[in-house]
Amino acid sequence: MARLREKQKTDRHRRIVEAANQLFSVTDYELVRMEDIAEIAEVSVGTVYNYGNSKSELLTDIVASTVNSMTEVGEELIAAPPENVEEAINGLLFSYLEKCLDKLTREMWARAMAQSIIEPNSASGKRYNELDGILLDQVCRMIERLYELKRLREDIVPRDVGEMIFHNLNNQFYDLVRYDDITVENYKKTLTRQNRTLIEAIVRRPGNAG
Amino acid sequence: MARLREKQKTDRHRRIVEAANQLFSVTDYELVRMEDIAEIAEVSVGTVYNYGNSKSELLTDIVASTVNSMTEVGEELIAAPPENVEEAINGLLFSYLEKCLDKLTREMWARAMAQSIIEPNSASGKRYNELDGILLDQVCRMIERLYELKRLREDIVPRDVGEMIFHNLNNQFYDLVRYDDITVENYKKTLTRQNRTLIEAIVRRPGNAG
DNA sequence: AAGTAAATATGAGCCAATTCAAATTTCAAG
DNA sequence: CTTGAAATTTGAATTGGCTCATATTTACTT
Repeated sequence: MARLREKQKTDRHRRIVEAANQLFSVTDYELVRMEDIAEIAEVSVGTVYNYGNSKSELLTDIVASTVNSMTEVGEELIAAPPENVEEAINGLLFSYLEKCLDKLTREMWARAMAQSIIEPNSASGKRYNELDGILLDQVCRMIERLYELKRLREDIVPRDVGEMIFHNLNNQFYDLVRYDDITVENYKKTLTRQNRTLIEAIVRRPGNAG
Repeated sequence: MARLREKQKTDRHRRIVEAANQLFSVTDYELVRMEDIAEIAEVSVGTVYNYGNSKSELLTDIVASTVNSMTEVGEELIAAPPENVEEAINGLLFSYLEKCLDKLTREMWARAMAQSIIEPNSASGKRYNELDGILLDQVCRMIERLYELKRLREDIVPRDVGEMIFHNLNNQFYDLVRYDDITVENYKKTLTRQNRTLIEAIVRRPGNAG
């Protein structure tokens, strides 16, 4: 059997990621030592480095692997968007927010975001940015869908609107992960307010040019 | 004279900041050692820490002190905005871009941004975020000005539009500082494209509801 | 000028991330 | 069952950010 080595490898990797995830979830990033992760994972420090390139990449990998689950609800919404345009768009954005703090702390998000700015070309940096691109794409597809359904003015460019809305979301997200006193609910309200003017302006209606 | 101590203090501080700035400008952040900064500034490592709390704060302080000069042109534009709404808004945003890489490298920006995410409550984190707020405010004031000048539809909320435009700018800025192959010119084109739909939608014109 | 306290500078030492040469384990051929 | 090479693990050593007890300098009083 050519599998023992492979099995151990998978097993060790899983233990390392779980140990790291566990520690990052309950302790400040700075206070988590690679030695602690190694100890809980029952490997040596060197082995931790064999599986993840650095402490920050280890964290970013954990965050990136969580983001995948954030797009599921979105696909359903795009497939059958609510009648009301505002509800359709905000509903999609809210679906992200409702998931984001489930399995990751604000600090974990903040560190991963910071890492992707500092090292955009590292393996995990690229991965994080890819996921960012997937979310952007999903938002754009929602707008395009609404456009195809003739709910929006014809003289707009759906992709541009999508980028604007996503970037605004993203920017507000930086605040959410930075400040403990901002609740997800507050955040939803702010987003709703900010999006309203844009949405009003692009919705197809009798008085408009579209 | 009760001034010798004070003078030395000012002088040392200036030397430290200059040394750091000089090194950060030509060398990767990671490769700049506090010892190097101390040596060039002709003080000991401990003294560097007496004036700036950490390596990252030292950098963020340098970045923050540069941002101040980015708002000057903006004030003139707000005072006398171009006839064309698109030119007025984009012109303001471009004025930031034209200054931003003059005195700071992309990496310095990236590090400062990352730092403000990781430690929003540190002295320099707060300072950076304040400056961010000043730019946001300036963009909003431009939109409000255009609104007052009756150039925009009456049924919009200027502040919300300003936030959206600024956040989009900000988000694109993250890309600019991350990727060396994005030129300021490319960046302007992307911004122009993204803003166009929103601006078209909010400009007051015969066909619109405003 | 001498004495003293407050402010400031110093750098050896601490700590944790990261590396890498040596030790260990796996695996397949003989 | 051996054996040796390849893959993997190990932890001692390296590195650089940062701290803090000590030394030095300044400013003021007598």
